[in-house]
Amino acid sequence: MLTSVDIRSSVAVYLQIENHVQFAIASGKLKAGDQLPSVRELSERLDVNPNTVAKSYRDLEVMGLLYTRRGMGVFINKNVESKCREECRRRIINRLHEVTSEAKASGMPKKDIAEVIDKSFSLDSPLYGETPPTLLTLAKKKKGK
Amino acid sequence: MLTSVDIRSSVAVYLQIENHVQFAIASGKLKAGDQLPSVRELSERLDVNPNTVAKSYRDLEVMGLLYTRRGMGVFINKNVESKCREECRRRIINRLHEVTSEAKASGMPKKDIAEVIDKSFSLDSPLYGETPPTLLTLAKKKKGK
DNA sequence: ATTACTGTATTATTTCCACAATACAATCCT
DNA sequence: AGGATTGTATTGTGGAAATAATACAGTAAT
Repeated sequence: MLTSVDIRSSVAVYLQIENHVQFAIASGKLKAGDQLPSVRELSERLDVNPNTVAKSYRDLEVMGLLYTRRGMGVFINKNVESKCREECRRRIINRLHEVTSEAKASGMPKKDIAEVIDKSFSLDSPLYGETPPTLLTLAKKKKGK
Repeated sequence: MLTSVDIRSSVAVYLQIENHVQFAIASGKLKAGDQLPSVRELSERLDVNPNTVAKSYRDLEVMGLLYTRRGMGVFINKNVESKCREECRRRIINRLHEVTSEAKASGMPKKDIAEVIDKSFSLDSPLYGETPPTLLTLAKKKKGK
């Protein structure tokens, strides 16, 4: 449910929010019709300016991932899950490739890389805390559920 | 030898330069006593402002990786190779861990990750071009060599 | 109608990064 | 001494991101 944002990160806050929503859709934690937290609510929760959240929502709407209704809120669009999944997968593969190339260039043996992957993959907690898993407790499931 | 810098990258130019130098030291391409390109020369080569290069050099000096002599240039310090190696390794492992956690959270099977690693590791070119391998043709080896 | 929520828009300010143009200081070479 | 190179310092400009404060505009519940 996106309870925090990394101010010190080099990636802009509004982008962190956008990525987070895309990821939540891709992993099925946000589904068509679900309502996102309001601009004001999320901005308070993240201790971030409302304008910043608004910008993220506006961008995501332009991408076609959600729609907004004045006075009502913002909601996830239909048929965007597979699109987000592909996008997320593409980005992850790119980053994996990037890091691996660097690791290789720095002389790190493949074995070491595999070792890190193994350990990371078997861990429960993402160590960092909040790259992907958040924003969800604030989102409301569709309908009366 | 750092012939280019990625303007569009989200990481600041001065940080790209710093990382580049650290990496070059870590991988043994820059050794104690080697002279780095002058502020002006590198700034021209990268088509970047001299102040930007100066900032990088100043930061690296604060880190203890190099020393500067007015009128002479900037030079790599002694006994910094292992320090840079550890630092680079630590950063790479962090990023590997981060990406792997995300991949896992997004439902990507470990097998797919291993596949990407395999492919990336066997490739010759880093695809991206210039994260690590540069800055070196401009650096002068110590002494008369 | 009123109230309380929604998103939207505007303007001003701040911070960081980078650029630009100089000037200054130390060193080396001849 | 003079010239060319080095790094250093200063001041101003500009853009991007985020803040802050405020106002406006729909929707829903009462």
